[in-house]
Amino acid sequence: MSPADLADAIVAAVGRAVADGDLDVPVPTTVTVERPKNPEHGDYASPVALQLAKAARRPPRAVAELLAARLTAAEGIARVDIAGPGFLNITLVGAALGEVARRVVRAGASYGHAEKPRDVRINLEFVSANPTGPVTLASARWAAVGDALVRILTAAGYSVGGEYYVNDAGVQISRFGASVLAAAAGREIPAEGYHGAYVAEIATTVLAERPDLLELPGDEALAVAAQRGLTLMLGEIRSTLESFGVHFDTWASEKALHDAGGLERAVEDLRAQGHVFDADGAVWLRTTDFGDDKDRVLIKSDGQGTYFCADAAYYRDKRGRGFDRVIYLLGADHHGYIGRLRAISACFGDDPDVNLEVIIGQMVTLTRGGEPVKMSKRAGTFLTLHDLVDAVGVDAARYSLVRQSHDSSLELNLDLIARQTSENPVFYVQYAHARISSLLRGAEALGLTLSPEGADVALLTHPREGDLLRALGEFPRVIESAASLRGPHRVARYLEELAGVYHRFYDVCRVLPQGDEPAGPLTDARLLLAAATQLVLSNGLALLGVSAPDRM
RNA sequence: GCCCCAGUAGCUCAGUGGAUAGAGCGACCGCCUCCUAAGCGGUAGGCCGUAGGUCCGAUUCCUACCUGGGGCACCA
Repeated sequence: MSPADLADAIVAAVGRAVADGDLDVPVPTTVTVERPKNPEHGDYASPVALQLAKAARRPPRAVAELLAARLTAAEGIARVDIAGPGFLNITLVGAALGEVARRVVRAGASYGHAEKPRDVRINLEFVSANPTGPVTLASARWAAVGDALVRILTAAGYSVGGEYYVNDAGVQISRFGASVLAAAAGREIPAEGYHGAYVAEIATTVLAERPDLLELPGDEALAVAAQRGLTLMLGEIRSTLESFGVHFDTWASEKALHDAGGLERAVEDLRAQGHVFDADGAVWLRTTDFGDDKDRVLIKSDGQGTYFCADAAYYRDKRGRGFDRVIYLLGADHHGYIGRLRAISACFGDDPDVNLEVIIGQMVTLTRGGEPVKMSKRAGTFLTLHDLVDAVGVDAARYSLVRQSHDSSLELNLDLIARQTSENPVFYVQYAHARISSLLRGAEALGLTLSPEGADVALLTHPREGDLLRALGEFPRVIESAASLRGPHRVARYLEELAGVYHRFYDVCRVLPQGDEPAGPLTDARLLLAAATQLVLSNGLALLGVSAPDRM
């Protein structure tokens, strides 16, 4: 019996109490089922009686009595105690709890995932770093978080498209081109340009491709430097992200949006919606009608579309591709975008609360030797994603970037990262998985085969076995909450807990027979439990894009 | 000035209104003739920033304030 099954049973008990005329409340569609910290509080607990007491105009304990009597009769429930102000403390019959292990193994890689798809198409845009330099550490966080979110939302039943917006038009690209050209010519990089060592490398490659670069007319040389430099840089970004295990379904080009007339069409649409006005020679969008602090310029007085205009066109483009909900994962330095993005959504006639969502993630800071490290892309003083992966590997990098809530700023200690010791919790989780793999190899060597159907799960009565079964039963709810709250770190924290529960089980519950002992029914049951744990660890790590090693 | 995020153990951080607030790391004491000790057990360590409020119940929700970080362009 899973927590969800139990919640259904409680709802049914409320329904019967109401039908019997003992309780006068609206029957809730869902109720809270908790896993108590204190083992004396049963396998599961519910404060439902406390929550219904007010509506029922009865003391909580009286409501609890009514429900307990009906719940006790439900299949799989051994005992229901009323405790404290009116908590229902529920103890399952051993077999009902043990069934979780069988259920996990039967479901395999799909355990924890939503059983039916949801009819919502989500577009999640993340990273979208300017292609004027390598992927920085700040972007690396959004790469890890965004990619995990795509996987988690998908597991939760949504149809999700991950997207990277390439800002390949505009002033920054010109500056980048000028920097590349200057480096190629051996001139000093302009003050407004990009100063990282990578610019020289790009310049060398461009020069090798186009030995005539420096002989070209100024404008043409600049265009070639910008275009080729951008292509090379973007290629590097893509391969870095790819090797980081981060996948994008769509690479959207701002330039392509411009070239296809997307901006003009967006302005037309907005004008048709009645939110566009002309002033001071520029074309404006009246975003203040929808809560923005000030109206925004769409077309500058020089005839150029603004970046804001491109944003509007891009939003329109995403919606036009059939996405119901357009999510932006942005760094805190883009917090000011929320108002204008909501206004854009509203100006197109959408509901910003339904069709749009902006997730703001806090910054990444670095410390080295206890001192904060300043990073600037233009100055070329930053740690890249590539550097980080070189130092600690993909697994540790992804895990450390994703295990913290995006709401709090992330402090990475470079000394610690460089050390690559087991101080990272990812090893703790991976080790539990490897340990189980080893155990299962041992079982195989003894000629034991896993029998999900034959195992007698009622034998799993040890307290540590109960802990493990309840932890396994949580996984679907963890995915659900990680998806709905957009918090991939919840999966990581859960895996750490599950690994801990397994290690404690393993410490006191012998699985394989010792010496000449024969394997018994308990061996089968525990092997099933171990295999179920391995599956959940593996499924969970997969959601984070972290490998589940069979050996360490 | 206005807006957003954070403030919880020595450090880094979990905790979507529930019972005695947790984890990792760090400190100290133990546990491998036995399925992986990258593990386990134990000890120490907390006015959950402050003050009010709502509630049967607040670390969680509301208000004000304090501290730290970020943001408020016809820039990209």
